[in-house]
Amino acid sequence: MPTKYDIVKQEIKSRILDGTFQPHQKIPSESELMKQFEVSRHTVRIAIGELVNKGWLYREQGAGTFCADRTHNKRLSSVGSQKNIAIVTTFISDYIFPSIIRGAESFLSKHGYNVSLFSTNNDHDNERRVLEKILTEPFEGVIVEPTKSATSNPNINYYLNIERLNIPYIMVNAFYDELEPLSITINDQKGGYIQAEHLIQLGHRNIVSFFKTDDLQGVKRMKGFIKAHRNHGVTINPNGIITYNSSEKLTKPKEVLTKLLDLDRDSRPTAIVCYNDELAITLLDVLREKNLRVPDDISLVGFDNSFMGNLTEVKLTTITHPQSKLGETAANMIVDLVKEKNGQQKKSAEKVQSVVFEPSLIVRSSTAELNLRKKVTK
Amino acid sequence: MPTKYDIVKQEIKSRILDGTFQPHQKIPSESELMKQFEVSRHTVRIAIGELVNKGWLYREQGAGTFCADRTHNKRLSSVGSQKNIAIVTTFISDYIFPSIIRGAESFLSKHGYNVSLFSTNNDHDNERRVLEKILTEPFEGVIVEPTKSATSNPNINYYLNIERLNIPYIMVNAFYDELEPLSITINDQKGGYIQAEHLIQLGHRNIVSFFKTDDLQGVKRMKGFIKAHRNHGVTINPNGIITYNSSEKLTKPKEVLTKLLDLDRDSRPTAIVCYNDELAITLLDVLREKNLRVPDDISLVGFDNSFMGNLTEVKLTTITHPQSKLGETAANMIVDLVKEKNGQQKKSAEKVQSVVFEPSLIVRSSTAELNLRKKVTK
DNA sequence: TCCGATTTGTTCGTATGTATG
DNA sequence: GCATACATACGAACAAATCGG
Repeated sequence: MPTKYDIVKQEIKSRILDGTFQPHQKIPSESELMKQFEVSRHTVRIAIGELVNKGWLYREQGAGTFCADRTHNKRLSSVGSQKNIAIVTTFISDYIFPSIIRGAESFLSKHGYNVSLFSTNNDHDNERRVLEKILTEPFEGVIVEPTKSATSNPNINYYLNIERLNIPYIMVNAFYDELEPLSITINDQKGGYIQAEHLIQLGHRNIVSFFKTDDLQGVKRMKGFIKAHRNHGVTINPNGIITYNSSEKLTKPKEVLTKLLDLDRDSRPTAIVCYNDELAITLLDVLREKNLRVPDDISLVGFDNSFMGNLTEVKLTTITHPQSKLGETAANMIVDLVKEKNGQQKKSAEKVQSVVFEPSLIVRSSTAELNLRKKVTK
Repeated sequence: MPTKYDIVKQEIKSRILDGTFQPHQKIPSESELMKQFEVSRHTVRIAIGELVNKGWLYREQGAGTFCADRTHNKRLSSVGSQKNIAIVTTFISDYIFPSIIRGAESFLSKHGYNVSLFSTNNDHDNERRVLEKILTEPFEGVIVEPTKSATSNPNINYYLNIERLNIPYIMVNAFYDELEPLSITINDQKGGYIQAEHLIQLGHRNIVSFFKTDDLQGVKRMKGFIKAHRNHGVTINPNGIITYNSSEKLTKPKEVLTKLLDLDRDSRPTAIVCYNDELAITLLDVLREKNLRVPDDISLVGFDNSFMGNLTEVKLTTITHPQSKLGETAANMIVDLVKEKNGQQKKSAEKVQSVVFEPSLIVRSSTAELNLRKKVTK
């Protein structure tokens, strides 16, 4: 003899199979079903519960119970419950990346996902190997920090393949323009603008800037730097913009700065805009060698609000970066996308969309008003 | 906030994973569990129901509820030739851990393995959750940095279960003594010895030391510190050894040092031994506040040769730590063990065995000979 | 084989909490 | 702010299966 909840279950299943309930359509509420089948709420809940467990329905508290979309769930059933998310970053151990990863890992762990880590060392060949690996293994979602995002990418096809396999992915920090992916970035142009504006407002007119331009962040920060000068009617020092790439980051900026500081007092820069705090700390070494005091002799602005900027004797003026918050946001977004793909999410009422964090200035002690006295002292 | 049935569910799952409930063994009856957890039968049934759904238990009406035998299932799902290695560390984003992880990730990627990351935040509850996850998913090998390695570990059973499932694992930085696992460590006692000896040879007699003693590394470094004093016939300042644990690391050492520096000139320490560079940098802040010059007024020795020690205006004297090399060695070892398990062993001539890295001193500019002039100057 | 104690299975009622629209 | 809908939790009763004596 069939049980009451079995009858309810079968009836609901029938209505799904005969098309009465279309995917993502709301089915009658529990109290409605109580009346229809003349059973208790508990019985209805058991019936629905089993159907949810088998993937026929999904529930949303406060909203209702909905028919799941079972069109392409073969992968899911064959793999079982492997909840793997891949995180691809350029670097693993450097700078603010550990914080970003931690934010994502923390969130994903809490939600029962495994986190697999890959790093490209900002190299396209490595990126390709990583993407091949991801395409081969059963990942449910991917968080990518693009490799050399400012240059054209030879691996675009791999990303298109990921899309074709219906694997959700999002890009953080930057993105490949051709793909127009969901992304989580910060407003780098505005950040660069704020850096420059801060120094301009402090009276500096001869500002030298260093931007790493193999990634989009540097290109945009540079754009902001230029715009700030233009908007404030300040002409940019012709040698005021130095660009470098990842492989040169330990050498070129130091060398160039050393040369610039050897110039005579009048043409020597009075302030430095750095692509990030990491570079600022590196350049601080040069300033110490030259016996220049920060900020009395020269001002210095970093970017990213890295913990590094607080370790030194000079606390860096810098621009905010969400760091672990960014990782967490990315994790949250990818989990939503995975749910949506598996038909466990509402329609498109709240469509997942890209996030842009707005940067702001943190003034510490590496910047000061332009000291005109300097010309007098000696 | 966890629900009651979630608590019951987790607890039952834990007892399965830690071996309390063996396959096909009867678990306590519903009414028994009601008493144990002080919840209604309804709640117990929900908890058990979900575990039955996921295949952890099976019920037999009239007989009881039994632990399912997952060994066959596990093998089946892992046949899919997924090469997953789990890395469990205490922290992900702090200090030298990113470097260790990078070293391991780099090697494992090259050899076609996926790397899944877990962090325990040096908390046993988190460690348990991570180990449960690892036991649930198909991992071929595990690299673990033990959580609170100096204290007795409540999760030993999980490690024994990992052994029972024939999953190779190795411990890095420290290990639980009871398990006698394969491990990759550094000779922390010798490191502590070298730290102290260096200062003693520079003439310091009043040395204060700070050790984080919830991990074995701190305990061993402290042991070396004491031994160095004994071997050189130097008596240890009665208040010369300060211990703290992970949760106090940002507060206690700073507070204690501040007090010690307020002592009169004669009883004030002339040198500081730090558990690691991270602490040294923290304490450097205190010294700056007190307007003490390093190394002229006070010497400072760190440990681990972290990049942090090179960022500041005072370059730290410190002890070497292999960092990414350690991660790489661990990765290499786990790959060998996995191969061995899968019978792809080359020769048994080269048996895999534990590695101990020998530390050495790096003298930079944070230590100097005891300055006797101090008493004269004022 | 039957009995009775135990254990899980089904069903109802009630109450309160929390998210959604 | 309010009604609606799902989520969690307690209690009670009876049915059906199992198992030892």
